Amino acid sequence: MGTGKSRSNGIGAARPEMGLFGPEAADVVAASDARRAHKGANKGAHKGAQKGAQKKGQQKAKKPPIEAVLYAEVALNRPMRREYTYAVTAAFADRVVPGVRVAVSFSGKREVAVVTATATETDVPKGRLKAVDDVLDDEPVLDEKLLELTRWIADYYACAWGEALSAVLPAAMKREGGRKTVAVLYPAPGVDESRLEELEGKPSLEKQYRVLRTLLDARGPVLRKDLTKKLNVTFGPVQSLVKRGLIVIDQVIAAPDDLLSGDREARPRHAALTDDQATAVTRLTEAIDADEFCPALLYGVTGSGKTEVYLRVIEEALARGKGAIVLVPEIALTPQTVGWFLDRFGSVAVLHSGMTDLQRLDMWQRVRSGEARVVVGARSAIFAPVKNLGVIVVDEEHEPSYKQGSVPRYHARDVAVVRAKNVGAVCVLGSATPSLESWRNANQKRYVLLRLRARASGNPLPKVEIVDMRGERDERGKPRLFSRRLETLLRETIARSEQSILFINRRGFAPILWCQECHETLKCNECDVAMTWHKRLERMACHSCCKEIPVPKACPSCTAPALRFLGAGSQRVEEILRLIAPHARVGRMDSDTMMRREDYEETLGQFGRGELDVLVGTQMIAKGLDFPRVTLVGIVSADASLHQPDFRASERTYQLVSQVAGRAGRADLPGHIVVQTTATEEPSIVCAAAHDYDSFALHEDAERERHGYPPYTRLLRVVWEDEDEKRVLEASSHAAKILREELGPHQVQVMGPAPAPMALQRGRHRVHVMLKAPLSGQGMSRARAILSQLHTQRPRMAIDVDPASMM
DNA sequence: AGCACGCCGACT
DNA sequence: GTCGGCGTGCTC
Repeated sequence: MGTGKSRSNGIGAARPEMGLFGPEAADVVAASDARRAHKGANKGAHKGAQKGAQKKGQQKAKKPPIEAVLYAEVALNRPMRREYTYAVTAAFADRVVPGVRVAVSFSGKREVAVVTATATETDVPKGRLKAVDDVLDDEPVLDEKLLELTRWIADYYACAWGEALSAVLPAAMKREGGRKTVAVLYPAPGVDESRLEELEGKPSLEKQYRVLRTLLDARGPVLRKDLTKKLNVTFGPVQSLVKRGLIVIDQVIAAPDDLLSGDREARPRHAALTDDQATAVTRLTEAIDADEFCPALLYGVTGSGKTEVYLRVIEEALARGKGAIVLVPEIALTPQTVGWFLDRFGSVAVLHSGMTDLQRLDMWQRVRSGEARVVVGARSAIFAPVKNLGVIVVDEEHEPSYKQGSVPRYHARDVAVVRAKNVGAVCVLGSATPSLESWRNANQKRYVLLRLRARASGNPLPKVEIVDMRGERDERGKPRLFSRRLETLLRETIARSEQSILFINRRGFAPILWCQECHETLKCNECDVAMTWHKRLERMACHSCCKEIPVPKACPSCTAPALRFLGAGSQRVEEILRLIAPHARVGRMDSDTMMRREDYEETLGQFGRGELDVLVGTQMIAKGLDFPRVTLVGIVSADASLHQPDFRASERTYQLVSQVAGRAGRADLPGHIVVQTTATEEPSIVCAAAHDYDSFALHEDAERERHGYPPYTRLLRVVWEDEDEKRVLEASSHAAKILREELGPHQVQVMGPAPAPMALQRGRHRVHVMLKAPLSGQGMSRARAILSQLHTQRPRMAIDVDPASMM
C-alpha cells in the first residue's frame, strides 16, 4: 500500500474539512501532501541500507512467511512523520480496525501502536514486513471522529500522528496492560565473584570490572539506565560483558502505580436566570436541538453568572441524551469549581493533574462506557471520549495555560472549536476578558456573541485607582515600592479588621543584582537570564534552570565592587509591609513558599478563616480566589507585565489588572483597588481600571492590525536548540534562506534567525525564526511542508504553531 | 525518539 | 584492545 491507495481505503482518507475559520482546510490538505512526499523520499533512502537489511532477511528466512490477510497502517509514538505497515494474520483480522491498539515489534522492541487504516494490499516488500503481534482492544479506543481529530492535530501542529494520539490516550493505555518494560542487567547464570579475576587489574577493563562487581553485589536485576548513570559508563562496557557471557540483559515489566482514592466536595447553587442568561441558554439549546455546530463567546464580567449558563446548557444536553466537556484552567480546577458540576449532575468525571495513571485510565473508561457523561478537567480533558458529545465549555478561554508547552503544542480552545465542528456540537467560550482572537471572531459573526451584562448579584463593580509611581520618591529621592496612597489604605484596612491582597509578579527579594560601574546585571551563565537574589538562601538563583550561586562580592564583568540590588519581588513586599504594619498578620504565596499543594491550601484556608490580614503573592493569587472580606487589592507594579517581550503583553496586562481587581468588593463591603504603575496612560491599564474591555479590545485590535499580529495574521515559530552554537546558527539560517527562497514575502514573512528570548538555556544555545502569514492563502501550510522536509535531528528543531508566547 | 553501527582519536 | 564521543541512518 503505502501511498494513495492505503489512505483511500482507510480513515486517513477522510480528509477533514475543518479548521479555525481560516484557511486550515487547505492547510490540512497541503500538510498531508508533505507527509506523503516525505514517505516517498524515505523509500529512496532505503536503497543504501538494503545490504544490511538483506543480512537480517537471510537470518529470518528460516522462519515461515507471514500469512497476511490484511495490512494495517499503524502510528507509533515517535516523532516520525509517517505511519508503518504491518501484516495482519487471519486470527487477528476481524479485530484490526482503525482506532484499535495493537502490539507490534518496532526496531526490535515491542511497542503499543494505534491502527490508523487498513488495506488489503501493500507496496511494502514482503521481506520487510512484520506482523501485528497482538490486538489489545476488542473495540476501538478512539472512535472515527476522535481519530480524525488526532490527524488534524498532527497536520495543523506539525507533529507525528502518533504524538497527537499520545496526547489523547491516557498514559496507561500507551503501555501494554498499563505497564511499561525496562531493560535490566544481571550476572549470567553461574557467574560469581571468581570470574571478576579475569577483569581485575587491567586498566582497559576497569569499566567492565566495575559493572560486573556492581551487578554481583546487587544480587538481583539492576535497571540498565540506573547502572550506566551511577557508574558513569556507556553502553559499550555493558555490551562487552554480554559478549563475554558474563552478564545478561533482560526486558521486564515496570511496577504499576498504586491506585489512590480521591474525594469529592459538593456545593449547591441554584439561582433564577437573568434575561441575558436566559437568552444565552435558549440560543445554545436551540443549537443542541438542531445538532448544529455552534461556536459562541459567552462574554461577561466576573460574577455575571457564566457558570450558571454552563450548568443549564449542560442540563439541556443531558436531557437530550448528549454529553459534555468542561475545560477549566489547571489552576481553577479546585474542589470548589468542580463541586458545582458534581452537585448538579450525578456522574461527572474529573480529570486533574494530581491523578495517577490508573485513576485517569479508570475515568477514561467510565467516560467511554457512557457511565460518566460530563467531564470536567484541564487542557487534556478536551480529548475525553464522551459519547454523543453535545456541549463543550471552555471557561476562561483567554487563559494561556490552554496552550500545551510540549509536543503536540496544541491550543485546547482551538481544538475544542474544531472538535465541536466535527461532531456538530455547541462550543461555549467563556471569559470576562476574551482573547483578541475570540473577540474578533465574535465581532465578525463567526461566533455567536452572548453577552451577560448585569452582575447576577447586583453588586456594583469595584472602583480602581491608578497611582502614578513616577511621583513617589522617598526622602532621599529613591523610588518607593509602596505609594503613600496604598500605604494609607493598607493601614486603614487593617485597622478595620478587613483583608487585603497585594499582588507582585516577581519572585524573590530583589530580582536583579546590578553593577553601578558597568551597568551590567548578573546573569545566569547558562541561561542568559537575570539571576534573582533569594534572601533566605543568601544566594542568587536562576529562575530558568534553577541554578544557584553565592552572592558575588564584585561585578563578574568589570570586577568593580559596586554591586547593588534592584527591583522588588514578593519577599521584599512582605518585608516592607512588616515595617508599614508591624502587627498585621501577613501570608505569602509564591512558588518559593508553596512547594506542595497542601501549603497552598493551608495558606488559603488561613486567609479564608480570617487568620491573616494581608496576603502577598505572585500570579498564583491573581485568579479564581473568592474571599468576601477582602476590601483592598493592590497591584504593586503593573509595569513588569507591560514590558514583556511579547505582542500579547497589553492583553495580558489588561487581564491581570482585571482579574486582580475582581478579588475585591464581591460581597456587601465596598472594595478599593490600587494599581501602581509608571505607565498611567497605557490603554490596557486605563481601560482595565474603567472595566471597559470593549474599548481596550477596539484599541488593541487596531494595534494588532497595524503591526500585523494575530488575529490579523498567523504566526509560526521555529526554535533550534543545541550545545554547539555554530550548528544552531547554520541550521537556522539555512532554513530561513530556504523558506525565503521558496515563499514570497507576500505569502510568508520570514523573520530571523535571531537569538531566542532565552538564548542560552541549560547550556544549550537557542535561536528562533518567526514566520508570519496572512489569514488567507496557503502560506503557512507551504511553510509547514518545507519545514518538515528540513527536519534534521542534529540541532533539535521545534515547531510551534500559533505560539502563545515568544519565550 | 531511541538505538545500532561505524569511524576516529586517545590511552595503555 | 578498549573506551568514549561523535555523526548517520533506520525503524514496516
